[in-house]
Amino acid sequence: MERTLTENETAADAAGGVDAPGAAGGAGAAAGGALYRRVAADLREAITTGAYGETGRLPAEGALAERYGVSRGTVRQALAVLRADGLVTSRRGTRRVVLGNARVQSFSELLSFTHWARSMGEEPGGRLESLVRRPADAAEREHLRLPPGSEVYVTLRLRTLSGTPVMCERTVYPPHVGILVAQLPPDVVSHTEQLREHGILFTDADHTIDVVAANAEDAKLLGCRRGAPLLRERRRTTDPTGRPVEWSQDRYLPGTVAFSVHNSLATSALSRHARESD
Amino acid sequence: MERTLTENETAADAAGGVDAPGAAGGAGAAAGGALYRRVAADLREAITTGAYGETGRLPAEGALAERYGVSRGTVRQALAVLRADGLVTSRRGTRRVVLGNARVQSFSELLSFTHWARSMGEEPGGRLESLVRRPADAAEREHLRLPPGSEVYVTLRLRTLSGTPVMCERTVYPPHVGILVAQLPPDVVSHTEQLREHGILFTDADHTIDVVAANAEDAKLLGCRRGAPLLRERRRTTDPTGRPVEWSQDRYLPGTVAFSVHNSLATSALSRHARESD
DNA sequence: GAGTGGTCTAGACCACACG
DNA sequence: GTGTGGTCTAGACCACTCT
Repeated sequence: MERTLTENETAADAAGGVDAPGAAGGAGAAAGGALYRRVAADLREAITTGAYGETGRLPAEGALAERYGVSRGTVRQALAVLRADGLVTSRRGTRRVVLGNARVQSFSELLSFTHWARSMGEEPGGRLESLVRRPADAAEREHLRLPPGSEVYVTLRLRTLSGTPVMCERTVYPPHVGILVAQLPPDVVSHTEQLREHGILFTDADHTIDVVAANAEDAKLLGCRRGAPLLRERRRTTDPTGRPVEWSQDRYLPGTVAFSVHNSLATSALSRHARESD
Repeated sequence: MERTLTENETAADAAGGVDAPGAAGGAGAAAGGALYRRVAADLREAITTGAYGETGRLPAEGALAERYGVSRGTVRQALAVLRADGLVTSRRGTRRVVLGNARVQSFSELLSFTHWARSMGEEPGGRLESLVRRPADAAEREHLRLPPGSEVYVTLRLRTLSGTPVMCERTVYPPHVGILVAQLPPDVVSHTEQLREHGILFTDADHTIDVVAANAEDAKLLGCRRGAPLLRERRRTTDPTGRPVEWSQDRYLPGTVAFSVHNSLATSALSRHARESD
């Protein structure tokens, strides 16, 4: 039973018509990107739609390979994606089992407050409180891998959802990014989007999550008391080259957000630390 | 230039002598597990030791394949592990680049307070405050995938590091696990370890991290004021079958822990949510 | 013993980065 | 243009689960 992958889709999950792998061997990709991504997208939809039940078993790899008209290796590549997302299990000897309806966010929704807000149907807002250029301190040089004597651009922004303040964001940019940020109009909603259009790409990020007490500035901006608890997310983002492009610290009012992570024996991107490594 | 993988190692990172893939084709594994894991472990050490510099480039896949006497596919499998850990980049057209010294924790260190404490050289402590068996409420049945009318076992434990209280842990177990927990001596340090010896395996986990205010019970146990902020981690863990084995809620005193996550365009296990999904 | 996923090999072509 | 990683194929054997 051959199955044709459906057309269309937003972006990374795109799918293009597939009839046969064409002249074999080749990339096979035509419209929607890699073949395995289209297979993964199709399976993801089938799973979240409940086609295999809440805790059902998937067809065998061989069966899927035949259904989609691809090799077993390609099917495995597709399934690896779903497994990393925590959607299915995988163990030797038995069919894969549906784990849950993991709602995974795209990378850009994670990095961009604006994308995130819009994906929830909320109206994102932002006000630039300050932007300064100054010499980087030791910690900043460390995080951004800058040589001694480097300067950085530092922004402070208040972020709102539908008008309500929820987070304040302090971001340190290396010179080659900061110079672009400094040229943006002060009322730009999404810095991330603008930077992307200027060729600054975000591909990897390290996040650290903990609790801190609001300082005087936080309190003033967010409208809470000094010393009130805030959920803090610190993040270092790098471009495809591995060069740091951002070192940011976000402080959320309690009750406005929660962070979710999935991991498994095979894939563990999460860790727990004792003290502040600042 | 052929390179022999070094012997031994703790467990999952183990390495065994390799001369040639033996009769080819086969699993090739003899002592330390899969071939690609041994290659990954060797490369991991080389990288964290600084053999390629802080931001250096790795040899090409083909070169590594020759060095280790394996196929390119196996090398790629090894590199995929390192990439998921955030240790190296990977983009078409150029060599991989060292990203950072990501200190990744093993899965068990993440799930077990005891393992975690010991890996830091601290002395873990635990006191069982209560253990009750009662009918599961709707939320608990949902998380543990239990049918109506099921019972659950609920534990409350205070956790200490070197004698200092840092966290209180409320765990809900499904019947088949709870019945084992109930039989453990009240002074057992690690429930996780004991359960593993009884054949209960942990392979997948979903974590949600946010901030909550201490209730009366938290305050009494942790020695803080009522309403004081706590870092909360909720976690649903499943076994290889996909069956939930634990639904836990840990509340940490501020300043005692931080959680770190790595993600990338290719691998995103992290997400950010608006409200409590409880 | 049959079925299924895990691992490994060998070869191929393509897309992209960089000189 | 050359080198590099990304994708795909085809075939093989092994380890494990389950009946």
